[in-house]
Amino acid sequence: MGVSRQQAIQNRQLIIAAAEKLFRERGVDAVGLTELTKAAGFTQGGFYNHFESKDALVAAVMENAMENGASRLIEAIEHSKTMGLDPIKRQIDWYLSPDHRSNIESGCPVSTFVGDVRRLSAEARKSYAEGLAFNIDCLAAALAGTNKKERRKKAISVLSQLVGTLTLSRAVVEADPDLADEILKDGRRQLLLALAGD
Amino acid sequence: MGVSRQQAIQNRQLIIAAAEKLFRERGVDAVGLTELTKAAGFTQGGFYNHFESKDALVAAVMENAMENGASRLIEAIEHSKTMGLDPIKRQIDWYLSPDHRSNIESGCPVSTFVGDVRRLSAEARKSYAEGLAFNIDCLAAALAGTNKKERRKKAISVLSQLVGTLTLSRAVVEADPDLADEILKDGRRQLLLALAGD
DNA sequence: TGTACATCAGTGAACGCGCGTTCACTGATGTAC
DNA sequence: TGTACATCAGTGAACGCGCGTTCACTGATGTAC
Repeated sequence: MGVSRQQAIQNRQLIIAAAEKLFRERGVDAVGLTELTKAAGFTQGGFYNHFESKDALVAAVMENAMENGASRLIEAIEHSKTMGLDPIKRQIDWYLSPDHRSNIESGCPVSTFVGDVRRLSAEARKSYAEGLAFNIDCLAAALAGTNKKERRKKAISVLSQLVGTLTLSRAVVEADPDLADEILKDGRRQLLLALAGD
Repeated sequence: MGVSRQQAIQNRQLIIAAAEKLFRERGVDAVGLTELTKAAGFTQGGFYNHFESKDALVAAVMENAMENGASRLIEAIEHSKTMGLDPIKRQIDWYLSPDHRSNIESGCPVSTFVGDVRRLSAEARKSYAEGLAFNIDCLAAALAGTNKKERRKKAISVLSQLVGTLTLSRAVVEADPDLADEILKDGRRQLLLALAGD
């Protein structure tokens, strides 16, 4: 009680960060505001000083998650380029790794929220769609080839395969770990083959 | 009040069917037992004559959905074969169609539940994993080529691309219909190209 | 610069509501003789 | 075959609980003079 304006803005971010982590792992509906604000270090009453409703928080979380995801993608591509490596191949290796599969908490939001976003508010859906469009643009720019339209088509199908492979592998990793690993490896192989075949 | 054993078994199936539809569209957590049993034509009190808990219903729904999905896949493949058409190409055309995209109610359960299953009970996850394994076997059997291992790898990567393309397209179809259509078309093109390139 | 007051982030209790689940009851179905 | 009784699917009210949200209050921060 009695907190500077600057601290309040930081606290808002703490709530968003705590919510993002919980929403990713358990889903929006399964996480209550009491638990969520407690995880951020507060009591539930103060929540409405920062957000108009739970829906407004969900929208803020989605926007934040997609923006951070985009930033991380840009950084990864830049990093690969400065090291003289193929950014797409490196992205595939990371995306379809067991590490990324188990990192739901802070992995790529495009995959983590792909099944949820359809049931969220229009505002959250908009943030997701904009984030996805940005991811496609980034991948297209990083792909080899001079034909811009072809690069875009390639970027879309590469991202679709990345998302499909990762989400399928995650879906069965506990019930059938061998199948989950097989999916991850075959998806990776297929993508690298398709990339080499151009 | 006074219902034959046979009728009771049918009623159980009515509850499962109503639940599957609602769970697909809105998610398990967002649908209560009162609404669900009412949709099936009953009051909530009788629910526990059929299921031990909501979790048990979810498991039954997942098992039922995956089994029906498998049956439909087999039928579709058989149908294509008797008509002398490539079953994989036809599957791709149907799977990545706007019709299937909008048919969440009874479309392929592998895609519809891929994002949810991770957060469901171990029993539901098991049904999903078994259903997925069966789908892969079916696709592998329907693929061209004599090398069994290669057919399986191909089946896995084709299914991953189908699921990734459809779920991404569904995720943005309301916020950005043009992007959703683009994803569907590019995924389809890429899959048919990859198939032709073998 | 110092003082008095307004602002507002955060607290914690409370609100109505719908959740999953339980239970006493009903009455046609199914069974025993 | 007909009668008496047991079974159990379905009803509808009720249970405790946690949900999202509201509210009176606190007290350091920020502002006005």
